Amino acid sequence: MLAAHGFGGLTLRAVAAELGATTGLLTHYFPAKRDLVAHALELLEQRSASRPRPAAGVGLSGVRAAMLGVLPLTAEAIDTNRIWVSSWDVALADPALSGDHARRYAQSRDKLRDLIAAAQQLGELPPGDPARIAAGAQSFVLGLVVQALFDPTAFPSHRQVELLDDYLTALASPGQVKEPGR
Amino acid sequence: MLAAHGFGGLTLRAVAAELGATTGLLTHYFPAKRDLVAHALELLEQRSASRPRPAAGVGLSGVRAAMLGVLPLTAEAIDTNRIWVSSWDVALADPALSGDHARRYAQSRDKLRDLIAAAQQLGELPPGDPARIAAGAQSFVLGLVVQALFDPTAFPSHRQVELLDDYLTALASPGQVKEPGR
DNA sequence: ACATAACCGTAACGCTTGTTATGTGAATGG
DNA sequence: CCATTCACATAACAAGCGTTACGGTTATGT
Repeated sequence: MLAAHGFGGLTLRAVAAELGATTGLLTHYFPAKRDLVAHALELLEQRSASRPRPAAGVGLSGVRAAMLGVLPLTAEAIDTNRIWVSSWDVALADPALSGDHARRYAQSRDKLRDLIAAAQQLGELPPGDPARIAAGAQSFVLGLVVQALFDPTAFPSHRQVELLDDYLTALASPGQVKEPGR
Repeated sequence: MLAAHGFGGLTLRAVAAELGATTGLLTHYFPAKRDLVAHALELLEQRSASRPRPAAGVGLSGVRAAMLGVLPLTAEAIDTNRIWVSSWDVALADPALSGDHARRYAQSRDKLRDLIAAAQQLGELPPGDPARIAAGAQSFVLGLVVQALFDPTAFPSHRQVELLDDYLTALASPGQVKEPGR
């Protein structure tokens, strides 16, 4: 329901109806709607975190698995990502929620950074600041999610995987480390 | 005002007040709110398109300029991107608006594709399907926008440019063209 | 067992929303 | 020069919103 109507069309009554309760229950646990939204995001976060990781592995394949785990490749992942993208509207309008999101993505980058560092030690990725590489990789995945959600025809599952592998291939090939021409 | 409250907090009266008119004017020109929103997005699109391009240039620097033009590097670009990201919520909930977005991003990819193809002919980029490379590049930029909006501290202007140059450097270095190990 | 608090449904409140109806002055055109 | 349409303000409308008040039930502690 959140996946279909987004956070913009979220009402207390709709939430209450969906879980077979009333607005009285909601206001009892959440003083205001903002708190309900914040809770929904936390819930979504931990649901995303406990997604069935597709055999993580180590090294570059671990990085690949982590990035694959984000993409909207399944119906469930599509719903989750729709809710996630939808939340950016309400989050941008509320500094507190915005800060939560910043923290979440920073944490996600850190996990990716560790995986990248591990891949570097295995020699599967060229040297370079792993945090910086992680920031780039997460940008890529996030943007791919957005495009895939809006244009599922142009970005079917195999295309998304294809593009991800393109990216990883480019990452793995050692480019010159120094400043490119401006 | 849209930049601050997003599309979720958009009301006819607020729009009317902002341009010194009343709801009567709005309903006269737009049968329903959906049409007002659609018009706002078209307006934003052509405003983004006619942004002062920073000396486009040809080849790889043209690609770089096009991608730089999207990033939230200035206060104005931050506002524009906030509105843009905010629109994703209402767009995902409305198939018609969703289709408009898909078309917009497809068009943007096409422009990028042409620039990339030109860079390839100059030998500044290795061969490979330019449309595919463009899809990857736009994913990267889009995701970088999102992260920069939520965490401006971690993604100041110079960091964004840095990351973009990292990406372009990786693009420019010829990786093996064939399938990477899965 | 009894007082107290937690739990939660019911219903109302005030407000804002998108939309519609109506009025009025300006423009238009035959 | 008058009839008609256009452009827009004003105002009202019903619906839906988040929030609050209150009542009854259930649990909890003493």
